[in-house]
Amino acid sequence: MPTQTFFNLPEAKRQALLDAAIDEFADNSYNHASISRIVARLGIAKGSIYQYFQDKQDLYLYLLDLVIQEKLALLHGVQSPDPQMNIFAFLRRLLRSSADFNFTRPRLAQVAYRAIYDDLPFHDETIARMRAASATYITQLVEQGISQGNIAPEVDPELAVFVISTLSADFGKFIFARLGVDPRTLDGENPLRQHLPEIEQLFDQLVTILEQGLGNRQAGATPGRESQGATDDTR
Amino acid sequence: MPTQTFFNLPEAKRQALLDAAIDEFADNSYNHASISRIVARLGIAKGSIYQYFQDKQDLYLYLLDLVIQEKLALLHGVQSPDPQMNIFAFLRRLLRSSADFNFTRPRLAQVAYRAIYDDLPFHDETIARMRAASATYITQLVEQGISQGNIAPEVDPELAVFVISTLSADFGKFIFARLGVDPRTLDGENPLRQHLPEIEQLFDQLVTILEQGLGNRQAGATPGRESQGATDDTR
DNA sequence: CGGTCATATGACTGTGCGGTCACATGACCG
DNA sequence: CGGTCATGTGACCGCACAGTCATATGACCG
Repeated sequence: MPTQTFFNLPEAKRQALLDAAIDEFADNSYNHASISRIVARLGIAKGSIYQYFQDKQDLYLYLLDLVIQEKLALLHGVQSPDPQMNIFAFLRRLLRSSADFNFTRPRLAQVAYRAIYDDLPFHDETIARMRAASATYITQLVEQGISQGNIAPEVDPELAVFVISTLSADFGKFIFARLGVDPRTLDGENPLRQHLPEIEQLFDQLVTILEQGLGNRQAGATPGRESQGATDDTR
Repeated sequence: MPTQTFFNLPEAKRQALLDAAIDEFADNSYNHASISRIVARLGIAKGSIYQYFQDKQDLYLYLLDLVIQEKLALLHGVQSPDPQMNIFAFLRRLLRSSADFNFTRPRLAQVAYRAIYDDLPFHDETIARMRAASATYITQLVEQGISQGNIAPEVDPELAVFVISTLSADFGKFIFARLGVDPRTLDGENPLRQHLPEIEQLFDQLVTILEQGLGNRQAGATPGRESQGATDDTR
């Protein structure tokens, strides 16, 4: 937990510190990220950081909390208007929101990405929770999909969760690579609004692939490819 | 490149050194892996390592070459008996071989895994090649699948490559997690032969999902789920 | 003004690292 | 034997790091 001193800081300075820290932890693994560099970039004394945070881990975990809070707020904003809605349509919305996060907060998203794949000296402490949170979220979705008949009953549920979460997690990276955009270039305002149609199309295709691959063909609840991209009322 | 001295070493010592190095680079990221620890574990002097390798990077890249060679040898061993074979049947064989590598050489596989996801100080030098090699391999497969009509023509080829390679790359991890096995526990002989039937079944399911998701339904070249797992003559 | 107190400072400590090098060892040879 | 040469050694160097602490600052107050 940050100290009271940190919260007493003038807004601008506190934000500058967070931005610098996010940049550092986005560009470097936890072990390689350097407090010395952060304070050098900010032009403040090393000791100051230790007025605000107990240690490096304290600072890092605070940043990670920011990420989790922002992401959860985002996901909870994606409400299914109809609880009976085909889960693939719902998934399409989730993926779109998730990708929005990558576009609007690419540096924060990078910190989150590292949190999952870096080997932190305290990996089990909070990180596993991130994966778990995301996994349970999708697990619920899959269970709902099975009980509603959207997902083929012969598909192993854990395998379905694996397929969906793995593809969801890496899809953002794929989009960046596909568009030839470097995530470290853009922050906030970005030049990829022009690509939105292409991105939308890729989204629809991915969800269609998932729907085809995992969906229940017998139930008739899952339209085939012939209605591709036209099943989501948000279009 | 290792020095001549390294190759002059007695077989046992050379292998012990490689094993220790593989363990170190499997357990730690490149930056965190420590030459000092390697020599301590081996009970040799630090200077000795520098008789064999120019520096840490030289040692690491040599290990990586070992991984790539072993993996490529493995993949080239998977020959399609029939070049017209449904690419999903072929893919099933590739995945199975790939997973075998994870089981028989888990430490080496872990080094390879880290090579892809770690942020190395020389990331572009050789690492991108690993991804690229794997990607072009799958790209060829996808192109073949499209031209043979196994893959639906309306699917974006790059997206298909993304889906296949992402799932392939992480499937090994999923298997370990699913079975509750810690990759760092086993080496060589392992206690998961007993799970082989379950693993086989998951393989078949994954390939079926891919086939359903990406396959061409019009051409009739891609049997549906009703023939699940029975299309591969290796069964 | 002097006094106080939250805040800021940066020289300093201890630690571990990659890499070096002057020297030791010992197998082999004439 | 002495000499040679490939190989082995570990104290040592420079460096970067996280974290400490005695000291400095300056806003505010009576």
